[in-house]
Amino acid sequence: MDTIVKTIHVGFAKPFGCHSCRMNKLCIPLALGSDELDKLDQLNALVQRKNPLQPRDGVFFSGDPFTSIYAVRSGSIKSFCIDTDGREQVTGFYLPGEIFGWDGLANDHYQNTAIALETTSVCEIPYDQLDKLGSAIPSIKKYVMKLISHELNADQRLIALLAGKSAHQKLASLLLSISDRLVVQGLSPRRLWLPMSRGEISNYLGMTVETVSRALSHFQRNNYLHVNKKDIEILDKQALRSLLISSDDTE
Amino acid sequence: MDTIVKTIHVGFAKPFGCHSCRMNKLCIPLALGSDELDKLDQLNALVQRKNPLQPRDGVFFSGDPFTSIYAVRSGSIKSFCIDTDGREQVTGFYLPGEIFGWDGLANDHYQNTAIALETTSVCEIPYDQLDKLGSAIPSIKKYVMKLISHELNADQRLIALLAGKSAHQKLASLLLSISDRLVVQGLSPRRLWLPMSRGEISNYLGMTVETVSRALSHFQRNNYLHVNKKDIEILDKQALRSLLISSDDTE
DNA sequence: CGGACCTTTGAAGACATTCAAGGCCTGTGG
DNA sequence: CCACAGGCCTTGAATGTCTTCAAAGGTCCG
Repeated sequence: MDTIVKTIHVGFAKPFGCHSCRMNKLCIPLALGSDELDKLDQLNALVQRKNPLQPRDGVFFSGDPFTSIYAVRSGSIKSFCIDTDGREQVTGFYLPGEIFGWDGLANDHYQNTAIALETTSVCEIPYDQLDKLGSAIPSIKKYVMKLISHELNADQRLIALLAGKSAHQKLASLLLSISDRLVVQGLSPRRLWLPMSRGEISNYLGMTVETVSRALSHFQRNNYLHVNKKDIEILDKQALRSLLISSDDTE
Repeated sequence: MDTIVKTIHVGFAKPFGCHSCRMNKLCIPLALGSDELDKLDQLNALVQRKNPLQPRDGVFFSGDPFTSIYAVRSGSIKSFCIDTDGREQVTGFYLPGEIFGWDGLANDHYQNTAIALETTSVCEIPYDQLDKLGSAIPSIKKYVMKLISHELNADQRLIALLAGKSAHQKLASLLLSISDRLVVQGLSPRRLWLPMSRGEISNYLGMTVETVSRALSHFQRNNYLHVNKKDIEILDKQALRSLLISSDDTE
């Protein structure tokens, strides 16, 4: 049987620094037999484009029944949960092509809340239908498993970052991660626009707003970056990278 | 069709403080039609008991091809990965009844290394067979998805802990988590024996050995705990809990 | 223009780390 | 059996990083 490679436009990439775990295509690559191609069209039919979201609009809220996963088409999403003590904890930023919403699978209710950081459009992919389709098409099933598992790996990378790295290292890691993810979108890895506030960055990285601000200033003084509010230009990517591989944090 | 609830002895619980996400049974509960019961026997047949592991023995190593997930029968397992800078990062501790090894799913290779902390026996569950069985029995498939998703939620709880909590809070959280997980095993929630070293605890929680030691001493001085090396007795669980819900960290 | 919010910067302070030393336990070899 | 070496754990003191507190500048939007 001859196989045909077809792609559909549900993007995919990983939140946070997933050099090893991210698939390097924006679309879902599937090797399908001809008998499966019609099934694939069903998958395309699954994907529901939603109305554009305004900044601070929610996609789903903590406690909502789990129905779907979502893919960012344009804009950006942040997901966060409320801690035992009522504190908000940002758990992820999602850029175009990335998928979020898996956290609801465990309890049939979303644990996180997902909101738009800017004007954003997302695709909704109803999980029960995706699941059904996965049963019919093994390659889709396998792909879904990989998507979840990638999220797992991304979380573990974040854990390693939070547990073992300094403020400078954390911030450098986030910037490099975003840079890499822009490349996946076909954009420049040097110029980036941060859709999230300093406060959201600091929360995500387990530090304070002031420390984030100071770290950015520090990087700018050392000509690692050019910072203009949310516009960042990476001037010396190698310097940022070297922060991560050694504990050498010298000026 | 009448359904029969049957359980098999692959334990299950969550690493780390999963009050909300952990199923409160040690076994896999499945509601099955009579036609599915024979399939269930196949699942039982899947589970391969392995020879006991000695302390420091590995179950799998980072880079090994992903073949199976594992359940702890007795003893305990730690999993860790090597960071970009060569630093070891502990990503989880697994007690009897808990399942580990999902991280290999994404890349068909394990990202973490899993080793025994003490004399330990584990069950091996070949993933391809589990997957096949999941295709035949929807309830098993659903359960597998939930297992992975639970791991995801557990990681996110750890992220919140690492990002937002003080040393005392982190340690209290770990102790309470272990206590809760002992209850699942039918053991006392007050007396616990830590299978891991202070160094492994500190690495997991993103702090230094000295800080862990000082925090334990502090808890003992305040009669929250009685500490005797790896033997811990929880004297005032409420005090530990209250550390987590407020930032009140007073003597 | 005014106000709210976000960001930056400074200075003081706190918490955790680092450096250092000693104690305890275990296993090994004399 | 005792001595000794090597881990692991604890404790103290000094240092440092990050936080907290405080204030001012900037931007956006009514």
